[in-house]
Amino acid sequence: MVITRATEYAIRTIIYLAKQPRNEIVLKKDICRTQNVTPAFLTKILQPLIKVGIVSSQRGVGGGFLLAKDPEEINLLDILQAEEGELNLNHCLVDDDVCERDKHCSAHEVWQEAQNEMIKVLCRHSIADLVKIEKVKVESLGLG
Amino acid sequence: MVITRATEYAIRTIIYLAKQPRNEIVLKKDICRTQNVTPAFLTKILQPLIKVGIVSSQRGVGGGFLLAKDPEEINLLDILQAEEGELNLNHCLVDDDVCERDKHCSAHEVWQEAQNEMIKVLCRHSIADLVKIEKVKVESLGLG
DNA sequence: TATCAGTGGTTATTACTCGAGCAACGGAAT
DNA sequence: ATTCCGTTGCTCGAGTAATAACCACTGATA
Repeated sequence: MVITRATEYAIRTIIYLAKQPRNEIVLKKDICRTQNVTPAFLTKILQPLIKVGIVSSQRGVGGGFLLAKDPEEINLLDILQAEEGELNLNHCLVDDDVCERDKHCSAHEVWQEAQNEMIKVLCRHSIADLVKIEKVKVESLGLG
Repeated sequence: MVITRATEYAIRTIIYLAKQPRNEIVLKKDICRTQNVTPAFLTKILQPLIKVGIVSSQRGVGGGFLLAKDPEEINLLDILQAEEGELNLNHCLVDDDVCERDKHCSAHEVWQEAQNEMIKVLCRHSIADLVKIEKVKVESLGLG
């Protein structure tokens, strides 16, 4: 299992924020209520997203959270790496010096290739895309 | 980090076995010495491979391990899944009922796509391929 | 301007699970 | 009896998931 709960909640949260009118500040408790996360945990999850500039926050009365970037400019890899750090299939991919077997280990290249393919997919889909897909899904549910 | 040490040692071991003359029985301690694994840990690692029929074993004097399948017929996904169980990027991919959000969760499809791409790569390379690649690597090291 | 309620920010702690490895004993083959 | 592998259970450490206590900022208002 690669994706943690934190990453999953983070993605839900960002999609939720992306659905709000642009520049509208959203309360933490509203995110919690709609996305089924506890406030304490959501606090922890949002901090890395703020650090990398995906979300911005406003303290004090009337404060809350909002997207700091255009949904077109955010992809799933950005969020995953903000929450979990660099994505690495195997420790020998962390950097070229970690594994002294690199020189003759043939599996190394396969891990690298698999990781690259995975990253390509995660980069290909922006949050804006996902919001569109959700709208279509919700509509088709309404019809069915 | 998706790949565990057990999987990595398992792959090393299988490549080692594949390099031996066909049907030659190899002692556990020879595997340990050449692949830098402790006997106790290797014991644990080999059992799942035996269970799924990749490796077979022989007890008693003159016993040991050998490949039960043609190296052409073994790929990295086989080994990985023998050691770690079904590969799943996220818990919502385990089966369609786990995540009650499936119906409207757009990320689900991205995880599925990323996982499929990864699996494709892991299936594409047989142990026989890896052995060939290692030979080439070793030769080029000898020249350098 | 002092203050207070409403907000997010930071840090520490807990419980739990899983990866990694070890060791002791059991069972089969010769 | 000896030489092998097989099974089981254990420990230790790291990482996930979540909680809680306390801190810092903002803005309204007394």
